[in-house]
Amino acid sequence: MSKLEEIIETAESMIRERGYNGFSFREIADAVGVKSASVHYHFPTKGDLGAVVARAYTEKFLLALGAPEAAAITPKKQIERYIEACRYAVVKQRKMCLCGMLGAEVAALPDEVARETKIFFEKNIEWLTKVYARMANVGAAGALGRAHGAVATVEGAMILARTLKDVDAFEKAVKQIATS
Amino acid sequence: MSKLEEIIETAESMIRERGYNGFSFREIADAVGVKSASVHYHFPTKGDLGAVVARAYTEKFLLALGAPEAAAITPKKQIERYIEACRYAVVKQRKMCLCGMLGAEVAALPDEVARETKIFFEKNIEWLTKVYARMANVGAAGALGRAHGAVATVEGAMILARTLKDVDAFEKAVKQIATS
DNA sequence: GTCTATAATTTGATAGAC
DNA sequence: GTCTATCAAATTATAGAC
Repeated sequence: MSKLEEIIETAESMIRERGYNGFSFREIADAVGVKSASVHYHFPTKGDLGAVVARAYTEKFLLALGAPEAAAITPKKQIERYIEACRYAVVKQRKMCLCGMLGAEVAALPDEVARETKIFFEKNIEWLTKVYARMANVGAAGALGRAHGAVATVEGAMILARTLKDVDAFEKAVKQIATS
Repeated sequence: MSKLEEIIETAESMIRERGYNGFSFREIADAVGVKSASVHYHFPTKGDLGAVVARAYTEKFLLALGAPEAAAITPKKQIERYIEACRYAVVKQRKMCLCGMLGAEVAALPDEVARETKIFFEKNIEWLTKVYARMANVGAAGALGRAHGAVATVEGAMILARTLKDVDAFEKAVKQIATS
C-alpha cells in the first residue's frame, strides 16, 4: 500500500474513532511513519484530507451494498445487508460510521467535508428508497419514509452501542427497522 | 443569571453545535464576558466542565419528559412528547442533542464526561421502556426493543436533518418510531 | 515525495495580585 | 471571583533543501 493510501486509511480510522477535531496531521504522520510535512504534500489542508476520506468511504460503502434493483436478492435481504454493513463497522471494527461522526460535527466542518458528508446520506437514502420500493404494498412515500428511518436508526444505534459499551444495544435498536 | 450558569449554558450550546473538541475555554470566556482563567476557577479542567454540562442537560431533559407512569396521559402521547423534545432541539434550536454529540465522540472524551453521557442514554431507555410497557400488547422485551429503537432513531434523525439541512428529514425518520 | 526547520496561532492550565 | 501574565505543548501550514 502506498503512503497516500495509508494516510487516507489512517485518517478514516482516526475520524471514526475520535472525530474530525480529534486527530492531527502529526498523529497521522506518526502512525504512517512519515513527517507531517509529507502529509501536507498530499493534502494541502485538513479539509482536503477530510473530503477525500469522506468520498472514498462513501464509494466503498455503496460498492459493498450492491445495486438496489438487484433481482437475484429479495429487498428484505438487502435491508439486512445494509444493517450488516453497519454492524461490521461498530461490532467488528468498534468504530462509528465515518459520516455519522462527521454528520454530528457538521457545523464544525470545512464546506468541502460537509458537502461530501451530505452526499453520503443522500446516496444512502436513495439506495434504501429503491430497495423499499421493491417491496409489496410499499408506496413511494412509504419507501422514502422507511429509508429515512433506517439510516437514522442505524447511525443512532452505533452511538448507543459505543456509549453504553454494549453491542447488544445496536441489535435491539436495528431490530426496529422496517423489513417489509 | 450568574456567570457560573452562563458558562454552563454557553458550553452546552457550543458542544451541541461543534462537539467537545470544537470549543475552548477562551471561546466560552469571550462569549460570557470574562477571562479564561475565570472559567478555570469554576471548572479546573475541561473534563470537569463537560461532566457538569452533561449532567445538567440530562436532568433538564428528564424533567421535561415527566414521570413515565403518568396516568393522566396516554403512552402514545408520551412518545410524541419525547419526539417533540428532540424536535425542539433540532428544529428550533438548530442544534444536536448534547449527548448525541458526546456519544458520537465518546472515545475522545475524558472518563467523567463519557460516564455522564452513558447515564443520559440509560435514563432515556429506562423512561421509554416504562412508557412502552404501559401499552397494550407490548411485553417487556418488546418495550425494551422499542425504547432502544426510539432513542437511536431520534439521535440519527438529528444528524440527518443537520447534515442534509432539511428539517423534514427529521420528520420522515421519526415517523418510523413505534407508537403502539 | 520526503525531509528539516520554523512560523503563527491556539490550546488547556497555573501563579499570584486585587 | 476575576484579573494579568505566562507557560508548555499542540495545531495547521509553509519554505526550501535533498
